[in-house]
Amino acid sequence: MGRPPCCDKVGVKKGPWTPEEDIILVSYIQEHGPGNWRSVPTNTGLLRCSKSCRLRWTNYLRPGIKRGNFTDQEEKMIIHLQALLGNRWAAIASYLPQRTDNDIKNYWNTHLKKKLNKMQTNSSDQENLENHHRSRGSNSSSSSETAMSKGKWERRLQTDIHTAKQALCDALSLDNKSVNLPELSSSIVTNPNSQIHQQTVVVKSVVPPPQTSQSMTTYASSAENIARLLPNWIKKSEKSSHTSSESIGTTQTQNSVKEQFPSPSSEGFENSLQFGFNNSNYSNNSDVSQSISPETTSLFQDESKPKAEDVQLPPLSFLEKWLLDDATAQEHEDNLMNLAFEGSDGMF
DNA sequence: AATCTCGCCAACCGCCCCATG
DNA sequence: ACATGGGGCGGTTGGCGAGAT
Repeated sequence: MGRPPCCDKVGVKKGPWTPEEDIILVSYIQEHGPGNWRSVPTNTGLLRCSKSCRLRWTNYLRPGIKRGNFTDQEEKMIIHLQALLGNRWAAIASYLPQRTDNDIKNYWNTHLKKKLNKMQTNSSDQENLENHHRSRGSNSSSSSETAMSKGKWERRLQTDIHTAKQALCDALSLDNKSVNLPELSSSIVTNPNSQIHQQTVVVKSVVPPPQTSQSMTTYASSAENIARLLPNWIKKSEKSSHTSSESIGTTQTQNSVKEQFPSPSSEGFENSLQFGFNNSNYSNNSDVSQSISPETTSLFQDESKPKAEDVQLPPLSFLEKWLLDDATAQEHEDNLMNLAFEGSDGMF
């Protein structure tokens, strides 16, 4: 006997969200905070299932979401973290707090996978070529081929291990520069058995947001998310107030609004909104949230992200031990590592 | 100009985990 | 210990826009 759907299929709206729905949802969450999704449709009158509301919030309306092109560093981090964690997008996303797991997943599927495939094809082509030359030159028997392939397999295995290690190292070092990975590096150094609470506290102390002008321009407050939304909604309404119920593509909505309001601060507009977000509305009674600055709070608290960190803790503590134990040995292997990484470096 | 193809991405689906009674 | 339900996660899909023909 399967589980019943999370909500009645009858009368539940599907498809793209309209700005009106977004506003209803956001203002509800503003008032009550995210969570208890099941009650959202009933309390707001939205004809959406609770899951849909949650997804809409976490993937689009949630404060602090960065949209648009991925930077090289983000790309590298994703590749490395994917090598480490596999397709655990939520875990990967927890190291890129401004990106949603859905975004990362999409980016991986549409861009990075192809990129890596291409890379792999190129390298295997080259390998085949080399093998061809070798076999011609040495009149190779099947046994020698087997021996060679075994050696190659071992090398590859070793390379994979090195790659994973290097990925973690790279991720850590990347983070120190500009990406929000401090919780990992800090916890590794100071807190081998880090718990989520401790990690989050570290986040608080290091993350204080955006270091670069770029990240300043991409930081989005919750109000700004709505600010992005509203102008177009208004514009749209002006254009076709009679067709206000039409479902419009939100991607286009946001893009066009972004062009209209390139500055993240759109403060004038925000101020003119009646959606003045009070971050305290997002506060729950957790210690962590109370100790975090408002900006950080708006970014991390009460949402799914921290839980994702929880998920990845075991592998990280394992990896950290691995790293630390092997730190010295690694030095001697760096040359080998570099060889293994030359291929991937060329990609960037 | 019209049609076709492809890529992107928001959203959905179904499974799983975990909290609660 | 078990059943149930809510929420989270990853895979997949469908619609739309852009570029190619």
